[in-house]
Amino acid sequence: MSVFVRFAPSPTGRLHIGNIRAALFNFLFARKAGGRFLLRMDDTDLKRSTAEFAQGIERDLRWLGIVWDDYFHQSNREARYHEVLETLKKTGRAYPCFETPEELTLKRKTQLARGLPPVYDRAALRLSQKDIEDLLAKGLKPHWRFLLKDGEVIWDDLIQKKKTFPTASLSDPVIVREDGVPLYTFSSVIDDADKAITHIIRGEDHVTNTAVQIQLWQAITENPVPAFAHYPLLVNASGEEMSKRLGTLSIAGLRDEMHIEAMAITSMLARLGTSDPIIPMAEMDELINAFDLSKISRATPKFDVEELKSLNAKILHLMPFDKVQGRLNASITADFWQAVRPNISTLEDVKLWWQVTREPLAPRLEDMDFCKQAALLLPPEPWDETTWQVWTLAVKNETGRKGKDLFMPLRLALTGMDHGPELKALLPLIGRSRALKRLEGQTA
RNA sequence: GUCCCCUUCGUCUAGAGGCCUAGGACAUCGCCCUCUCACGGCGACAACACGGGUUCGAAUCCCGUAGGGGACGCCA
Repeated sequence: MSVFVRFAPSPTGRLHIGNIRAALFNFLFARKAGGRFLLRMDDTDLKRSTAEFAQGIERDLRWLGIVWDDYFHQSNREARYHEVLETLKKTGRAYPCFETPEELTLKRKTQLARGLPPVYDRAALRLSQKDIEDLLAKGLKPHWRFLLKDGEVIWDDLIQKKKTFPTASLSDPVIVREDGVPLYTFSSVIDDADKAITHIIRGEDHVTNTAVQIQLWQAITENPVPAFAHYPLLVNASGEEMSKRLGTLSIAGLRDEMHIEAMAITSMLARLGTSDPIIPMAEMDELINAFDLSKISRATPKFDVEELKSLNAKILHLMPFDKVQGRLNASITADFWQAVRPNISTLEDVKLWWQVTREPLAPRLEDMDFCKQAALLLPPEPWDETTWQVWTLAVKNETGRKGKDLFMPLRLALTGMDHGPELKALLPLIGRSRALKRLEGQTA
């Protein structure tokens, strides 16, 4: 059977470092296996879901190079979920409950206080048909729970190996809310079953869900349950959990505010916590080819945004001009890119060097007499890559200076900074008239 | 409180009883290259959480302790 995986975000926010990993792992897994990748919007909760968030998620995925073969919104499938609920009612696997959220919270607190696991006590199961009719007659609306079978749920996890889960420690899950909205566990399994999803790769926060969902799956269809893989969640560099928030680490934020390259994010997230080294990758294909669930460790990896920045710089240092040309100022040439590339950490830094060569700048004159002397020796145009050497040789002969004493005052005067790309490359880009003025201390 | 997962250099990891005086990558440091910074090349530093067992022999197996992450929702 051909591989079919899914990524099912809830459009109640933007994608971030934590949940994009689920998308990436599933995408890489599907591509490696020659299978398909489904994007499903889990938007049954219409109060919290918005079209804007859905569009934002799509945009972030495309930007990262994650493309889908199939797509749908759960909100279009309400009828199907209720159809399945009816089936489960008939088979006795779904039962109505009437406790209020407050009652349930109280029950849990009491259990916890007595050192017991906060598992639903199935009180609703003891309601007689007449009890139920009376409650309904009073105008109460039930929510529906799925009746778990006693025993152990067993599956062979692709990352955690053999898992055994006793259902005794699990509550019968609520599958449909009092207001008729189907809950995640329920709609998700129905969709996975209807679509014949073959592999579910998700964070280990879903392990208990898996135990429940396997039983649900078996109650809904005869088809074999999918294979499961649960990877460890990320923590941040100081060791605190971060999977479910950290707004600054949204994909949009990394892209629009921190100017991180898409391939830096995918290179890092595909490899962090695996036995493959985290190295700059230019193409998604490289990540696809090396991807293997068995390389994912079971320990929680630490995510450090500083590492992401440094990986971003490396990716830029290796990037050929034709790959970035479209994203740069149209006047920027291959020569300019080549000169500046090793000195940038984000693409945004290119602007800085563009300004240094093409826009007025206040020079730093720490040795005015020397600079003026050097200015007189500037060769006539046209200038090229050899001009720097010709000029500095002349300055050296005239003043007797050499090494840093010779070069640093010139760099400061010409660029206003003590570091940057080679002046050999920068000087022709600055041009003679501007260089002359800067050496004389004028803003030019 | 109960249940699940984890614990090897600063970080990500290799390691499934002798191949380990523990290997690699990134970071750090040093040298080389070099007008500077960066890039690149070469090299160095650096770890089996702790305590018991099993065994001729344990990073590897067992038990315990400590620590970290996760789950226990009419969220996803």
